Amino acid sequence: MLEVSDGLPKRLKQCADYVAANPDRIAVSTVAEMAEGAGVKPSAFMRFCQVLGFSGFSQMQRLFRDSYVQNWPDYPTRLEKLRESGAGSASALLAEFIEAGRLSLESLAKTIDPETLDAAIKTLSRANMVHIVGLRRAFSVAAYFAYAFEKMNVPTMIHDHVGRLDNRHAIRKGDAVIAITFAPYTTETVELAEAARAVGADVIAITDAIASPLRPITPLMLTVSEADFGAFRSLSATLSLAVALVVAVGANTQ
Amino acid sequence: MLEVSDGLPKRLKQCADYVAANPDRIAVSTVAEMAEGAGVKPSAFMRFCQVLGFSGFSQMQRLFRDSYVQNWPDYPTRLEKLRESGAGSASALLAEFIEAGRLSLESLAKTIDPETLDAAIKTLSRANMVHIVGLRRAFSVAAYFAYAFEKMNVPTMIHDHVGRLDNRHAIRKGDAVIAITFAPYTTETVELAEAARAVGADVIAITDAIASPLRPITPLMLTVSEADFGAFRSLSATLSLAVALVVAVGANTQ
DNA sequence: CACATAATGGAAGATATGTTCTATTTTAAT
DNA sequence: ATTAAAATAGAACATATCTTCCATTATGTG
Repeated sequence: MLEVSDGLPKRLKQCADYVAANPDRIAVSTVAEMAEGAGVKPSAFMRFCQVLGFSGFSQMQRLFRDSYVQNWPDYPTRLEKLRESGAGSASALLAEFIEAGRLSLESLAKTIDPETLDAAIKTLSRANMVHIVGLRRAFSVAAYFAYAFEKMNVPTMIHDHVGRLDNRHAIRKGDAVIAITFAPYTTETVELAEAARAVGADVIAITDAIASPLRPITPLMLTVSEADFGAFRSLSATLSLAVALVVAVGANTQ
Repeated sequence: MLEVSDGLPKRLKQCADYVAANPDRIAVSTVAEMAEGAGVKPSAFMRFCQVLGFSGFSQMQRLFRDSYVQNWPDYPTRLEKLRESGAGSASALLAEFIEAGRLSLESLAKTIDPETLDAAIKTLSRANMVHIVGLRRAFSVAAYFAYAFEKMNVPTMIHDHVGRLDNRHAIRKGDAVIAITFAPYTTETVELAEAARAVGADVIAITDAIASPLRPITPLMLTVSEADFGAFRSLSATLSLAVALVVAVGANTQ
């Protein structure tokens, strides 16, 4: 970040401080919002942009937006980039993923909505049966749910599509479905959630806020954003959310 | 890859695909930009937003922007708030598990032995085939390995004992087996590891203690101690170890 | 204290962006 | 092949947002 804050007029310094503290906001905010955040008038923020050498807010914002969009390349490319970056020893790699996990947990703590969480737990607690669906990357999570709910004596059924068997008709009114999917989303998971909704079952979505096709299906959305290292993501935060859900439901139903 | 788009008109499907592939662009782009990216006219993208249940692009974008900047209150503050929100409440519970996850990650960073980790990665990298076995609680981890190795084009077979099928004879000399088990240890996992050893395959153990029954079987022991809260454990650290292993092996073999 | 200079806030104007409407094309069904 | 319905593209319209300008207020200096 630019260190020009010294010797700046008061209002401009406020802008500089706010920007330094919330760099990620520039990309998604208007001047008015940024100005309010910094506690100054929009015109002051405007001058700030110009002092920094931009023609205006828009130009500055463009810069931040460009650097923000991350595209997820395919796996060979990800590996290629990782090696180029001189990823070094295995221990260093592990350290990065541990750090990513830590960040994910922090983010989970920050973003989870307690009311939605409570509502999800209530819904699961009064369900006749809990169905779990999560495929591909989300299958680990689904498997954990299935294991843990069973241990808690909560009636549970996992829809794992083994043998391409589709057991969607096992979902009845009065049941609850936990649907887990992350981008790029899995069709089968979304379809099952839709089918569940159609028969009057409740759906709890565990997904990554962004662009989730589960959004139209249910208001009970628990969003988890896993941090990544070199375009690879773990499931640390998601698993923590899962265990919390299971234990809360288990405690309610015993 | 995703097709939420089944049954959508062609242009709208293009929008859906583009959004799924570049979810983070929505927050920082205009309709015109999104439309161009998807290869459609702005008005088509507009209709896409409305089909999704939004009043228009602006409303949809607001959702994405919000979910992106929700990160402001800092982690300790939020965690504290979660805890305060009432002992026994779901949020408080989640806070405890997040904390447990964080502790587990720290512990993993401290206790993992770099040499063993390196050796494990070397072994896996030169294996003809990687077999994964992990049942009950460890099954989530096994499932994650199976998914991630496949993505890395590493030949992988998961021994999930579906239908009580035992495929231990698929394990040959020159293969490597990742055996995952935690107390109380699963007999089948240990047996499979022994059988693998007997035919001359290498075994990598992911387990929770020096006293694990996998110890006599292999020198390649990666021990992870997950912190617990009220006798409930998550798998945050184990999953981070898993992703690190997979990525390291993937980088070695391509 | 008076003056010059710089900084500020508010409002007006310009521009970019979102949204809606309709004629035209495409698709599907009979 | 004909018709009706749906989907699409382009243009017109509405709105949000950025930007500039200028009167007012604050600051520093002789």
